[in-house]
Amino acid sequence: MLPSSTVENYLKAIYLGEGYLAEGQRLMPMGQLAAALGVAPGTATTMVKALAESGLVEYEPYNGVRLSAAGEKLAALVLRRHRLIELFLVRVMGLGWDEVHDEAEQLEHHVSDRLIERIDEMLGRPEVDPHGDPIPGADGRVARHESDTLLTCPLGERVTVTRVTDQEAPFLRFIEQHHLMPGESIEVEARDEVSDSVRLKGRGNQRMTIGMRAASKVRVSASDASSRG
Amino acid sequence: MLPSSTVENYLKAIYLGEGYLAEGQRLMPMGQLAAALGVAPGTATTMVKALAESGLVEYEPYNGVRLSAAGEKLAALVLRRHRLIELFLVRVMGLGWDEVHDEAEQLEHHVSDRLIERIDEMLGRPEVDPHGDPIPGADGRVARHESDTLLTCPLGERVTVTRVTDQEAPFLRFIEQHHLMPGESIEVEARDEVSDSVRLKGRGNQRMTIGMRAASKVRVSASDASSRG
DNA sequence: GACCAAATTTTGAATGTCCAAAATTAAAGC
DNA sequence: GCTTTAATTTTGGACATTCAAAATTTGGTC
Ligand SMILES: [Mn+2]
Ligand SMILES: [Mn+2]
Ligand SMILES: [Mn+2]
Ligand SMILES: [Mn+2]
Repeated sequence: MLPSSTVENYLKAIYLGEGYLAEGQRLMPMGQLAAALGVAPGTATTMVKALAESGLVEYEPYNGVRLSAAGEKLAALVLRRHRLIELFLVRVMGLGWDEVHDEAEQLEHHVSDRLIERIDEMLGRPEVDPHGDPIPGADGRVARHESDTLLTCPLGERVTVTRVTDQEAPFLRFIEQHHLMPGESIEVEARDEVSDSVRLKGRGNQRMTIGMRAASKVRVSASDASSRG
Repeated sequence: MLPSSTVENYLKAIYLGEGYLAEGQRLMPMGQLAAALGVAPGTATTMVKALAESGLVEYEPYNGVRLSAAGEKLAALVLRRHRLIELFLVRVMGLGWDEVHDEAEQLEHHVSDRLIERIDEMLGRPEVDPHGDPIPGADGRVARHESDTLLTCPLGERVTVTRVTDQEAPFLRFIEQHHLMPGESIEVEARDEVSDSVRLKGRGNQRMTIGMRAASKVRVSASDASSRG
């Protein structure tokens, strides 16, 4: 029995449920899962019990849910399809990076392995999608490397945007318009808790100030002198 | 309520149910519909009653089913997506014409209008798919022109293959290997009822003999002297 | 230790899709 | 006109997914 779209969406939501890093101890609360999927809490409970039956998750009543090894692999493969499709839509089909997420959300469940392999090949085995999110390999493995956000990176140093962790179209358009897309080199000049804002020096030393909530969604890494001029 | 994949498949099956040409009188028998969709007869009956409820088909118990105007338009749009996707997979993704049907069978239900428009544009508003099947317009209209098959075309005259009306991969591979794909110029030398076979002169005047059943699946039109050298 | 609020689970029910097997109808032959 | 047969519909039930509302559990708070 191959998994339905619904099952794939549940697994993906659990996989993406916050950090979920190293230690396999963290449980995703049912309420958070239900919210992520836009279903009633009771629906999530019923579904998760079924997923536990089929060995895709471990479920601790009143506590939360966690992916099993099998579930994690499946989730990673769905994510792989999602991100390859996004990149394909941007690079080959010429769609905007702000309009590919919804399309990929559907297609991720319906493209064959054959076609995904072809897409992967055509794109040159890419490692990240248009938003900088890493693309899991065909084996389900992901290269997770730590990175700062605009809230945590050092002040006064050039950094390179690596990832934008919010798929909302208006936010993505904002990022694009202000030249904060992955690959751009920028610098955090100052942060101010009181005004809840971060001041940036962007492309062409253009100054801009954004809120901390927005700043937390832009990930960066130290601008290695060797990369870019 | 946008139609489910199931509904779209039912409408498409009825649309494709044999000739279905001009006069809107023909009804598709329920048994044939059930067989086309691979479901039990009772399932088709139940479903068709629901489709009649929503005004997509007209249903005459014990007699059969026919598309309403609304149903026909919807079916044509599904077919449009199907055929554009097939052509896209062949031309852009480099898949074989024998392996795109199944993929399109899924994707036809899940690509957005936006993406289909982009595909149509990228392909230069094509009129036929890789098998020579006409692609309905965005308004649902199809250019239906009459054509012969290898069983009905004149003997001893050059004709051009326009269409292959069987999606089975082995058959398509046979056609490809024998250079009988759409665009090829060939000639029917003889037909023999007793041996149930048709003798052809193909590319490079290569002779071959195929069965009448197979011959009926290859459509041709008179080789206009102006087309091809 | 009783009590409250929030999170979670349970219950009862709906929808869409499907099947197998029984019942019915239509068509054809005699 | 009856009978046989093939096609079709009905019946009863399954499964996946969903919801709203009621019941329960949990983690604090006094
Ligand atoms: Mn999805
Ligand atoms: Mn992405
Ligand atoms: Mn289909
Ligand atoms: Mn085709």
